[in-house]
Amino acid sequence: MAQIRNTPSKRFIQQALNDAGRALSLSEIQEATSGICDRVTVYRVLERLLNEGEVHRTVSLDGVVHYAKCSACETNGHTHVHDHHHVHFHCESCGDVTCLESVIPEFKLPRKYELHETNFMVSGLCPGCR
Amino acid sequence: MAQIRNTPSKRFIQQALNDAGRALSLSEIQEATSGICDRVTVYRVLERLLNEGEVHRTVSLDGVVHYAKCSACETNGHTHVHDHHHVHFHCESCGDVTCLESVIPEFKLPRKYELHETNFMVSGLCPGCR
DNA sequence: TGCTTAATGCAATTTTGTTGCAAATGTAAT
DNA sequence: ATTACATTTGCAACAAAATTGCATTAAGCA
Ligand SMILES: [Mn+2]
Ligand SMILES: [Mn+2]
Ligand SMILES: [Zn+2]
Ligand SMILES: [Zn+2]
Repeated sequence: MAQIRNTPSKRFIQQALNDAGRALSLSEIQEATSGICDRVTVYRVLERLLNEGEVHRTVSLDGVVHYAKCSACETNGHTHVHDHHHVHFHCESCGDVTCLESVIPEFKLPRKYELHETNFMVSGLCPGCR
Repeated sequence: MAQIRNTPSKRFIQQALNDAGRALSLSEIQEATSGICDRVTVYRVLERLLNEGEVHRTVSLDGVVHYAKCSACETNGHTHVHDHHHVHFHCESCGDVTCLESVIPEFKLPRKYELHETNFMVSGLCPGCR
């Protein structure tokens, strides 16, 4: 299987996601890395981080893709399957997307549906903007 | 206020969404309408249908935008605010996106978050593909 | 210190979405 | 039926976002 390498671009992006404490939009990441690495590299690094289970992706209703380090990952050393069934909140005012790790919706799929992943995105006003 | 017109393009797209009985991706709609109307018109018609409350939009985790006629709308004559808090199922095998109208997740946001819209997308295997 | 192969940069290309404007057409009034 | 008028459309141009190929670089290991 493919070996995983630790490169400056990867470190930088991971750091940014760590520091942010919220989900960053692709364009935010592009901006943050401008001068650091190429635009294409950002796409590729994020793709890799997804596969490695370091980050997860969530899409807001307006179609903007966000990436976040799932805080639940911090405890374990990874390459395990982890679920991201928590809610993501998209503030319509400030635009911030936050992982609400503790908010796990309850629902029941009809018989014979097999659940793998979820993307729960809710939008409205965050505490700061209300 | 602006008057609403019933045009062939609009009728066609609405019909397609009706007949499908599931959410159609933008590209599916583009294909279906190829020869019928221009690419730009599709964007504009869908935009209008959204505003008129005839359809709703949902985005799958892979970022693909889908449009669906919400079956709950059929009873009423519209221009009411309606919520689409139901779950959408995205089959990883056949790619179909379906509105699960009856599946409304239960969850509780932390204090001071104000909820407006939701986009609940879950993926896995649909009954047909399991 | 080399060797292997993953990762990067860069240019080119493709895909996706937007805008401006003239022409066409749906609808309601005459 | 004809007219009037705002809405809708097509088309071309533009802009933005994402993907691909390939030569070059460099991470990690022996
Ligand atoms: Mn995680
Ligand atoms: Mn509806
Ligand atoms: Zn906010
Ligand atoms: Zn299926």
